[in-house]
Amino acid sequence: MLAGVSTATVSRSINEPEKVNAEMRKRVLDAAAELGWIPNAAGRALASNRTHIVGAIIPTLDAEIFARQVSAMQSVFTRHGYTLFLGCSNYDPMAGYQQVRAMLTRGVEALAIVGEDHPAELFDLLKHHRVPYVVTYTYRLDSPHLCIGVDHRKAFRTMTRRLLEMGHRRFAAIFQPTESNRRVVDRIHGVADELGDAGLPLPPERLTIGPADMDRAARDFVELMAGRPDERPTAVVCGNDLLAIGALNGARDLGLVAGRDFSITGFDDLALASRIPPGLTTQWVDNYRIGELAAGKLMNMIGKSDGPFESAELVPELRLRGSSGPAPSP
Amino acid sequence: MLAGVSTATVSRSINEPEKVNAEMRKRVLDAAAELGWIPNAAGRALASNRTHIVGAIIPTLDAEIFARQVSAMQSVFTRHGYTLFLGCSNYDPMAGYQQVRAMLTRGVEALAIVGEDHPAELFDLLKHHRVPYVVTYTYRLDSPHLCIGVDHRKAFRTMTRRLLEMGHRRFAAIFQPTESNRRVVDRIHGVADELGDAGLPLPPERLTIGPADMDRAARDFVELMAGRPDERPTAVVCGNDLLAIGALNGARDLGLVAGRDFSITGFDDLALASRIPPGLTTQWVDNYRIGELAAGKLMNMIGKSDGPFESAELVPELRLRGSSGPAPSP
DNA sequence: AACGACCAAGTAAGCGCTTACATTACGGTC
DNA sequence: GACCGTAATGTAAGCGCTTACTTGGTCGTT
Repeated sequence: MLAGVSTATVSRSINEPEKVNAEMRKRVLDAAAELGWIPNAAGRALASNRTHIVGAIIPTLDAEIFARQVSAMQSVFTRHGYTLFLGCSNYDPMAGYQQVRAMLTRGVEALAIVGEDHPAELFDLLKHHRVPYVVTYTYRLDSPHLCIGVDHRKAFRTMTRRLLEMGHRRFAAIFQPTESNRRVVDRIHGVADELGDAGLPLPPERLTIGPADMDRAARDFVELMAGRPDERPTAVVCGNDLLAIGALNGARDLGLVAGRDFSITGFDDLALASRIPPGLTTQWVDNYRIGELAAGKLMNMIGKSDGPFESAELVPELRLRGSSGPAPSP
Repeated sequence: MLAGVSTATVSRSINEPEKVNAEMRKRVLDAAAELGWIPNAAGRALASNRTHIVGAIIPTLDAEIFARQVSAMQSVFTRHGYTLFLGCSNYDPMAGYQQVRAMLTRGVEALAIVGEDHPAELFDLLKHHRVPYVVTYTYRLDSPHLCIGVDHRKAFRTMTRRLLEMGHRRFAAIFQPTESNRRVVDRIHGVADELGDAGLPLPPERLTIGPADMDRAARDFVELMAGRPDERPTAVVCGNDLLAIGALNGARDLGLVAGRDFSITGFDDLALASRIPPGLTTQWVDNYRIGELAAGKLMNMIGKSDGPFESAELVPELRLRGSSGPAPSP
């Protein structure tokens, strides 16, 4: 080496600076800078059996909720000297599995994955390779995994209850696809359960499921609202804000005013939700916090195979806005 | 090994299947599956001097335009057997530099980076380590880098010209911060240049710059529109859709109708742009294509140090909607 | 002055792969 | 049947680090 030292000293200067003479260390660092030398992570990983990589698997980057979780994790990991490896499953269970394999190949030391709806082999793989992981965004009491997230069923029960308390009796719902997305299933169950407890049905023709796309929500809304005013739904629960905003567009075309003629609710509290008139009633989830908690937990889990590590439930914040109001009198 | 073969054969079964007996190969793969063995990328990287990793650096995940580029790149890279390493600079030049260092440590074979506004050392580092890279989103003829993106100056000249053609003479502009973001500077210059060519000024008090946040845009809009109707601006060019939508909210509070009382334009064509009444005039950039082109180019560049490799200019698509119209008669 | 404790730096093995080269087996050619 | 070409597999070195162990120098103690 240019500094005339052994490789061991170089290694120590970087990894255990306290074990090396300050002046020596400076010489090494200067030489490294002069040569433009950058350590090779592969060599390091091989020798130390530590990669300082952690993985995260999310459905898609096109959703601000997941992007926020990723941002949060990245900042925590960076602070701990870890690098984030990101994979998107695009809601395809096999893609998720392949991503996990790829991550194991890369030697991730821990992994965060959105949701529980993944093939059992995926989790088996993680267990077999002793990679600690957490499931994010979802929280279920009887989940076999360590969860950091929201009880979606409960959240939608709460929302439905509020609408019931406002006097609504005829409900409809507009939801996104349920495949490989138990959260959506849970949300629908939440609505149905709460209505059931109130002795009200949610007839199949009042529940539409389709692409999470504003135009489709608008069309479905128009269809749901066909019929005599004293028979059509007065409350429409949507699977997320995007659908609710789409439905509001449909309402505009119909000349119906949200909050007066009918009530509508979303989920997520996107930036728009509060800005679109008359303001969308929705639930906000602190996804940044989820990311922070998940990353923090993973950092704790690395190395310490014991535990116990506990799931964390985040309760969404109900944000009542103009789009919901008392049921119109008949 | 369980299959009773040498490590060389295992390696060949995976990397050069044609060089190995089909039956042998099957035995190896079966044994690997049974043992739950997964190759170790660090060992492979060290031995072969190939990591099959490429990096991408974007300002933030919170913007759908970058998220889209990343999605596209990821799908191209995956198809080629490469893995994407993502870094976010949060518009902080030094963070970007650190990310690049981290990526070199990880052995990225190529790198995509959004924009040119990065410290010279960053690009020096890449050159010194012979890592091919492309700059995305931005395109400038006299850029020293390989660019795949948009000429932002030209785009905003075009937009401004359309407004001039519609008869507008009093302009205002609402923009996001210009620090470490030459694209914004270019956009502002585009507006100013075109107005200059038409003999019109863009006085400093008619140009507001601040956080890219809807509420602030709304406030700025209200302020810009203070004054007598025959003196206030009739056309407001916004730095992006978010600001334009914010400004539209401000207009609503003022009782002004976009497209009739004034014209307003954005940039990006976010999902909302077409859905918010009366529809936002804006420019759409095919960011997915940018990602695909960038990734494709990088895949070509790896290994082939020669070239020549050419920049690619993507021309945004002007989307005229209800928010712009002829200048109101005085 | 001799000894041991201690700190700083060097030595060398080995992490899990790839790959150049060596070996073996087999079939075709004259 | 001796020879050679070819295909399939094995052998072993070495990629750039980390780390247990070794060495050597410096003090403080008796």
